[in-house]
Amino acid sequence: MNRNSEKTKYRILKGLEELITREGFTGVGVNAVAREAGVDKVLIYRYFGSMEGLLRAFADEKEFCPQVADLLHDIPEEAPQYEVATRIVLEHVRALQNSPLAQELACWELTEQNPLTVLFGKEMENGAMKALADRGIIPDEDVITLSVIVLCGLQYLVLRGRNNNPMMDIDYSKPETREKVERVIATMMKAFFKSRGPIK
Amino acid sequence: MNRNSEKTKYRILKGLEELITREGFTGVGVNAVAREAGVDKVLIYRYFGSMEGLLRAFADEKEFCPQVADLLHDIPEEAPQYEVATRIVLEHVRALQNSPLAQELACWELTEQNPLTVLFGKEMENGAMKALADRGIIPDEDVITLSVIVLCGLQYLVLRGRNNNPMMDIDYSKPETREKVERVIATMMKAFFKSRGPIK
DNA sequence: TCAGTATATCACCGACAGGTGACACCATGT
DNA sequence: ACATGGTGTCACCTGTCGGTGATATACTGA
Repeated sequence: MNRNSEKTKYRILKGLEELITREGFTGVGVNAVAREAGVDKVLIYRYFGSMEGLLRAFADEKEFCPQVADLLHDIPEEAPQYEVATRIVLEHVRALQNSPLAQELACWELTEQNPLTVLFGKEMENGAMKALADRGIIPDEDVITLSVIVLCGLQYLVLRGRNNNPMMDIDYSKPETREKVERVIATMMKAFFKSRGPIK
Repeated sequence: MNRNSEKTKYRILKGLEELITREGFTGVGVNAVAREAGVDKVLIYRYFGSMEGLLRAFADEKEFCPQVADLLHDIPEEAPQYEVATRIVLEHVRALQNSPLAQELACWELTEQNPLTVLFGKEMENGAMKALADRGIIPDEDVITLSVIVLCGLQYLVLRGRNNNPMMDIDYSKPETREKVERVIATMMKAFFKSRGPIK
């Protein structure tokens, strides 16, 4: 065919991404990836050793977590912590919502352990914290706990929504619902901070 | 073998449950179920028509959602709403934590649509609301929204924890972590209610 | 030009998947 | 005794899976 190993590797990696995005992780396999990439499957073994190796390579090459910090540029430096925390959570979820690939990986992570899901999980975990650290904020434990719970909750709702399966009519993909949810979370966050002493 | 169709059907259903619980939903298939049940696979087709039919029958027969209402007997009638809401959420999660089958189905639901996952989803959705209705409580929209988000968040943490994959060290299976989480949620719920007017 | 190497193709293997048809068994009622 | 119908067993089909060995094709340097 094209007799260019770099290009072939790229096509394989792209094929994997395409396949996960379109068919979901259950459809991933050596044969399917090779078919999708328009490449003989033996090349997957040659260049990546095995399916595991391919997943590892894919995880290494790809950046799953959005640079949340970039999305917070419009928040003034002196904004109260609860506002920053709220925004980080919401932006994170927004990013997930815009990435079918990330959604699929999040589901995959709940189901199976492999190089890709493990690395994806780690990256997801660190993403939000980095955003905070970049602003010089060291939130206390309770704030982290609450933020993580809310973040996970919204994440779960997004994942459920993929199958038009909204929980209690909370279809996060509908703008008006999202606005309501965001309002509730903002209110709650503020109230939570207030209840723990004067807001800083 | 035992020449008793009812018993055979039961064995097949049990085999399915056993298989999902032990191997996860990715291992489910006609051959695997038949093997697990110690039965010829042709009987699955005879008695349930297809794999889909078997899943449907399984969903119909099984009660996934715990009777949360029963778990609230120790809450006094005059307890404030935020306490009831908090308890319902926590008991719900507790139930999920104690049921590997339910955990697996929750993951399956995020991945695929089939009679079983759809019915499971619906049941899960209604469970918590029924508990509230049984107490004559009609919570307003915002309370529902917040409760669902928190519930989903904890659910997500439980599912992640299955693979020893705690998010931000929030390993919900560790008692001390769970206590902390429950305390944070209780505090938050109370604060949220307070911020919206005098507590009823 | 030609040998050597990197690259790609093809054919094949055993294992297992979902699915079906033919048959053996056994408990009935007649 | 015998036919009937519910029940269980077996063999077999086609397709796909992960994985591998042999071979063809194109590029490269001497």
